[in-house]
Amino acid sequence: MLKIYNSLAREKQDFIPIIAGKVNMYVCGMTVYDYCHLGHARVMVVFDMVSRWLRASGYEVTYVRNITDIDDKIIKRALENQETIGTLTQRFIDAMNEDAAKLGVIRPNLEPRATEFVEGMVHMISTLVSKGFAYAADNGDVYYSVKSFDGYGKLSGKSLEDLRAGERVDIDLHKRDPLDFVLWKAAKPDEPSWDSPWGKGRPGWHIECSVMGEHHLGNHFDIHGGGQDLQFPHHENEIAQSEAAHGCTYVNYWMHNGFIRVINEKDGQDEKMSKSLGNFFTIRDVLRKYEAEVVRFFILRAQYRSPLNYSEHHLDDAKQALTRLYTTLKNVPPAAVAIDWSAPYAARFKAAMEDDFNTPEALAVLFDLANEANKTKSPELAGQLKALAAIVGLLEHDATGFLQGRLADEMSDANADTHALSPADIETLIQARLTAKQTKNYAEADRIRKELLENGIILEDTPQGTTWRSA
RNA sequence: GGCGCGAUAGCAAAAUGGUUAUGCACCGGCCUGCAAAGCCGUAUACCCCGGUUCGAUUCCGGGUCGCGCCUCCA
Repeated sequence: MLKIYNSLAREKQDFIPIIAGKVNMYVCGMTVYDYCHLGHARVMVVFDMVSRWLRASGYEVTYVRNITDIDDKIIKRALENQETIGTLTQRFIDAMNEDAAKLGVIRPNLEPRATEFVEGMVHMISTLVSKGFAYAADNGDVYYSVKSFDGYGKLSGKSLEDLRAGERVDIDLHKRDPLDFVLWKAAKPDEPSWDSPWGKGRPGWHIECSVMGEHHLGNHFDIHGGGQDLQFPHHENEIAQSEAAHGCTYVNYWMHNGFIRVINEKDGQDEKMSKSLGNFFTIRDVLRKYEAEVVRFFILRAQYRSPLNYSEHHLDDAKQALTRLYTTLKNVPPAAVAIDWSAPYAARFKAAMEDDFNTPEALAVLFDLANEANKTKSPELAGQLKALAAIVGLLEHDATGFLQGRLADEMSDANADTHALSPADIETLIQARLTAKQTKNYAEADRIRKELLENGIILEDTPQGTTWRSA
């Protein structure tokens, strides 16, 4: 039985879908005005892993991940760049899809864009106004009245009094309550706008997810995910909007992934990677130096709710670990096997995944399996390793290709082959060394091996001949 | 100020009321012409103080430190 840590209940709960055998899942995606950073990579990889596991468990999954293609920052950036909002957002949507593909992220079933659902948003806002949960202010904005919704604060564990006591609530004369949030923003001159009963304007941020979720998954669905920073206010506001509009529970299980953190140069302490702190690394930055699967492995080796510290040292470490797994697949060619969930390793893997997606534990099972496969030289066990890893989107590449660093096109943004030596050059040197070895000219053989090592090539002599890999 | 999360060996990271996590790094051995890879083995932990218990890293209380949310953020 799958258990999921539900942010709403603050505990792990048995996962029971609304419709047997079917899972409807919505994840808050990106606001597309810049390249995705590692934090975005974590959301994409984590929920990709979740959807893969649900499917492997036999569920029919509808996975929706939205794209926010209209908001203040997008408008500002387009203006700065002197380009249209449409070209700006399309450019970064394309970039996001490229990054995601390299990370082994399967496309969600649906990727709705906010601008395609403005009509639905106007409709939901009208419903909220007519039910008394929202009001139009005299400046043309429409606000949600938080105190009209009894459950406000249930997701984030905050009470209205606590929030009012907070130091950072800004005063807005148009709001009846400082905590009220905007559903509809009156258009300023030269801003993109849509018609509405309240005049020309554009939607607030929170309403888009309520509407797109409803449109694709219904008024009540199973799982809603996103980064921890969205728990409040974004997800809290979504609940307020949707439950007030529909009069029923919005989402059963709320999942929030932890942050990527980086060391702050000033004080040496870890802090959240974020756009506002300006301390982020884009996925592209990282892929110039590391294969995407290393990044995926790095993300999955931590439990999704834990903070994850980013550093090159940690990625180097992840690369070594992944190399061990691929080395096993190289040394023990895997047989094509179907997973038998009652087999010992598969059963342990499954138990780990069912415990709130405990990927560190699941990966530990893969290493135990690799050890056993190395020991027994069993293609069957190597096949199990490959099959289980594939469920979390790992070890899906050619082992030799990975080990030789020849997956540049599909795995990284590095400029093709970084080796000074071509595979043909390497092969020639390997043959020269072999000849030297046969004449017991070990000094020459070792010289050649050293020359290769200086070019980042490590040799491995096996009973089947000499193979090489990238250092 | 309010609310919440965390502290595990050199690094990273899980589980667990008593029995090897796992990976990287390290040390010894096997294998190898020597290496590499692989295998075998050793070593290194559970923030501090109390409590519960036959027994706590694991449960409870307090403390210290770190992190996050309360404002746009994955």
